[in-house]
Amino acid sequence: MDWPVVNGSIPARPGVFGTKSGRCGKEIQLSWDNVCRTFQQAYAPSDPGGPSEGIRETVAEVTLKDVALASGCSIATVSRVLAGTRPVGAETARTVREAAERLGYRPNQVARALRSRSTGTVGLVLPQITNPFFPSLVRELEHALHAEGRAVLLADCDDDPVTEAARIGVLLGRRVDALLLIPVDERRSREAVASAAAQVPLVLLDRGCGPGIADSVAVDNAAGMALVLDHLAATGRRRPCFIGAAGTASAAVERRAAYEAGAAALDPAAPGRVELGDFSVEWGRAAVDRVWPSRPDALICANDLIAAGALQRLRQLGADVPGEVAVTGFDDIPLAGLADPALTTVRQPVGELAAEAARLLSRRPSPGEPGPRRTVRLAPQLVVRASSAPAGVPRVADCF
Amino acid sequence: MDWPVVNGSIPARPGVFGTKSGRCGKEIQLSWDNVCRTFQQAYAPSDPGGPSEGIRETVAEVTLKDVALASGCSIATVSRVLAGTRPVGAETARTVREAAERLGYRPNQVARALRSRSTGTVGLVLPQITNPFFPSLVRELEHALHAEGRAVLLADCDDDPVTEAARIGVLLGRRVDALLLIPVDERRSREAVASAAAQVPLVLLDRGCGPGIADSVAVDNAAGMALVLDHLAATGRRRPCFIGAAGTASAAVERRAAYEAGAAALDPAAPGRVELGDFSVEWGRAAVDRVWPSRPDALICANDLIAAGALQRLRQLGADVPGEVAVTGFDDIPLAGLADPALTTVRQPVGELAAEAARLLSRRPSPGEPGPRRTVRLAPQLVVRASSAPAGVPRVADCF
DNA sequence: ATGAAAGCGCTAACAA
DNA sequence: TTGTTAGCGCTTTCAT
Repeated sequence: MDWPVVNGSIPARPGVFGTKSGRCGKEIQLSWDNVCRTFQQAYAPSDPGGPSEGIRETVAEVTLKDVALASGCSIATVSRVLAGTRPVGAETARTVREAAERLGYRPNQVARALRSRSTGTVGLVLPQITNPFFPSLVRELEHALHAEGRAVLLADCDDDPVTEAARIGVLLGRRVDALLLIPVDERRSREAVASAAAQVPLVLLDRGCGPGIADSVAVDNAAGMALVLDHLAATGRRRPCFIGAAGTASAAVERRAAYEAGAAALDPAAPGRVELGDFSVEWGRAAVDRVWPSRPDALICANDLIAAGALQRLRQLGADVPGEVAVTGFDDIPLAGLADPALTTVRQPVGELAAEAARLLSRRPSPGEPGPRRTVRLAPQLVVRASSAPAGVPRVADCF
Repeated sequence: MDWPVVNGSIPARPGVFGTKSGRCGKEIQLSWDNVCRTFQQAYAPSDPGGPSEGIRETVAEVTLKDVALASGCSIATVSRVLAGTRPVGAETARTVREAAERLGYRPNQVARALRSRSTGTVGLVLPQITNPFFPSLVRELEHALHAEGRAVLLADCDDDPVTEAARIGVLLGRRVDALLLIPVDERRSREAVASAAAQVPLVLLDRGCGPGIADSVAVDNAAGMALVLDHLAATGRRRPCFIGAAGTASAAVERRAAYEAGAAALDPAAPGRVELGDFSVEWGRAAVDRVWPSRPDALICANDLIAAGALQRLRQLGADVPGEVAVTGFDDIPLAGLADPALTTVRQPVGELAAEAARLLSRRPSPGEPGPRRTVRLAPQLVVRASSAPAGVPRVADCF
């Protein structure tokens, strides 16, 4: 028998099976139940003329019921075998798995989510994926989460707190199990973040959002700055200047504070030499115009973009980097290794940040009883490249 | 009345309402039904001692049923009002919307998806988010899709076809309505892509994957190359050399073919001057070592990364760009504007690519009857920067 | 225009 | 260990 003959009405012959080549091209056994569903779906909703050719190409989704029918046991048992939730007889398990394999069964995660009240989905909300620091972080997060069977719903906020709040709402409506969030703004994100944190486990990444709002994972900015200062001191720099970012963002505040705290070791006047703008290449260029006349021997930039701008402008001004002045960045974005001279910078432990964030998510099962907020700070690493080589040492081409 | 007194058993008093301040801090009316669910959830599953303090902080999810109870009409009516699927009395509609608002109702997208067989979710599968061309594309896609109420499930394949196939499987299990896919490899991705395309609408982006597999959207590589060649010809370059990528990827093949077809206009021998490696900075550096001895006056690189490497090596060799030799890229990644000299390149119409991809997705409702595959090619734009300025013209600093 | 009722595919009580 | 029975929250016939 090849295919049951049906003419406009759905036959009811339980137990009878049709044979058909499925989507993988291999012959599979269909439960009569599935045959009927295929039939119905081929009709619905706008196909009044009877089953189209399509019916012969399409098989209705294979469900637990099909597997149960095919393996001769109950739906519940099949569920238990496939979801591995409860002990099941070895023989039964084998039969079930075999049937599932043969039919090409794929659990419907939507149904599973509805019933179990867990989507296995994490929302990832970030200010702007085009910020060059984020892609590597996103990559690590994606891998960490997929490794534990969770999928990632991505939301890009366009650097706008209003959009951010809206995206958070959308993700909550889709019932993400948890949120991973890089807040757009220390203050203006707070309300939406706090409200979300009350509903699902939420971990703040990279940037803070006020105290006590949610768990957070970030690099130890102070330690990073200390690495830079130590390095510059060791290579004989004595007139450093900090080019940072204004505002309340944690990276901006902490890096500046660490500079001010540590720079006195190089020069008593150093902590006062601070210029604040934003985290952009343009600001890096502009800042050089402001500080270069006073001939600092090191420009400590709050991130790599600022440093890239600074390098660019210094070259235009004919300054010798690192001969006359060293330049350092923060983050170690891909651009850093490509700049000329290659940029000395502080590498964020992106993989560990992601792993730690994933770990925090799993360990916060009860939103009703939040417990104390946890803050994790991870140690960064100094990457020394040509832009801070001691004066007089020949420059080494750095690899990407 | 403040809160029903309950002592270890669930009371059943339909129609009675509790009052409570919800998660937004505002006072909301709770249906008795919701009160009971809150109670049950506070117990379950591992809370034998009775309702914890948590019960006073948490409100069970507000459902259609609550809204129906509160507005005095049936669940079906509420659904129709809120989903806007069918005409509903103006007065009823108002009452319902008001109740929904008051209770802070948020439709459960999971339940909706299960019932309506549409998750409103699109899978975005890409080779590596860290490839600097992708973030801006991802950004545009995210915005285009969110604008039509769809959410994005992100999958990063680590440039591995096996991972790619696995990710596609995961997304299909999560019942994405459609897939947006940048294939890892022209050939090795084909099987998984074809199989996926048979199950859901699928649009290939940026790269092809063999003919007839799926709809696709990409930049017109030939047109882009033509723009470059015209520009170089117009600025007097006569000894161009192409630095491209080997392999079957569409970008590699098409850009090279376009060069070979168009370069003869500059120099009859030009089409033969082709070096092939991969799309990396390292290859750009290496390629310069191979071609520089023959003193070309233009290096036409197949993408910006190659061009960045070429610029770097040329500077190390002391070559004058653009005086002695012009360098061009392709894609216009952020790095291009930051290179020194800033890189002349071909900008991909990222926003339009995203819009077009989203459009194709919506217009493919029946996977049963695929119809002919559609291929969309979008026109790129030449961005002239310092790296190809005519020899002798003073260099202009380019902004980021 | 509205309501009652039947599921979507699955998991989780509760029995047996 | 296994089966039976209820739903998860929603949309969608089918009546009214």
